[in-house]
Amino acid sequence: MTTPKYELAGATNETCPTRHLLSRLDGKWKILILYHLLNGEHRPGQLERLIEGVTRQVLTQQLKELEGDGLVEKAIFAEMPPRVEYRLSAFGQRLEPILDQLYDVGRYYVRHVRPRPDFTDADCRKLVG
Amino acid sequence: MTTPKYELAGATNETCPTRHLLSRLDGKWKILILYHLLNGEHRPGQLERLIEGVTRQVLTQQLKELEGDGLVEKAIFAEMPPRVEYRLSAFGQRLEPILDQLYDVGRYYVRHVRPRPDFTDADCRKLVG
DNA sequence: CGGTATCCAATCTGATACTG
DNA sequence: CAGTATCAGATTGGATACCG
Repeated sequence: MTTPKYELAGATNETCPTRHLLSRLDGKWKILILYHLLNGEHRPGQLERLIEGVTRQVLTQQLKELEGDGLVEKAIFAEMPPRVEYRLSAFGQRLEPILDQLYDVGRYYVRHVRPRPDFTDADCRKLVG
Repeated sequence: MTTPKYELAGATNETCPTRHLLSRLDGKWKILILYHLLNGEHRPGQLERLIEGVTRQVLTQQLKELEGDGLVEKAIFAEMPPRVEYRLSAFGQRLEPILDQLYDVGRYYVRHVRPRPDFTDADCRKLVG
């Protein structure tokens, strides 16, 4: 520890932007929700069918949290029957490069650091073409 | 949703590299620990003093988890009295760009998306000079 | 179809005291 | 100085049933 790169003198755990942002992504299904919304807007029923294992209650709750935190926007169309759609907010779209980087490093991790054969290329895969 | 960018067909929540990696950072003090170790190796007592609010028990536990997950390495020097040091592993060092990006976007978030005046520039600040 | 209420089990973290 | 054991409180997410 010669020349410190990070000034952490007043760093309390409660006022750390990194932790604060990560806490907004904390939730068992939020990452997967965001990946789906990166593909475009979705209706709740779609997400419930696409995300294997999630219950409606928790899906609703996590969407509401994402909306309240300004990562996701909800649109209600006054049709008959009414229609609901969720999409990424402008800020939510700013998360894409981070999610991509997390995915790349995460894949490296499960391959070379703590190998897990059950992780395949099909998992949360980003289309390259 | 015209041309999907992410192939999520087989995406179960359990085999998502992003979530897997993030789960390794999950822990109330791990981010702050990593920031400190980005500055160089530290002894447990140092970290306990630097990280305001952490108890020795939880600090020990989170360091052990970080070590078991391959993000941090522990060195025990057979001196008298014995000395313990923690430092980032090679993979842990690969997290630096992600932590930087998370910090930048997080700071934007607390400033412009969900403003929080209690977050100041002093928090987890990266030295620019 | 979309959202909610209630109950419950698992997990995480803080407090405290103890070991080497 | 470094690490551990035990207990209690809070939070999280799952199961189920119900409302508009």
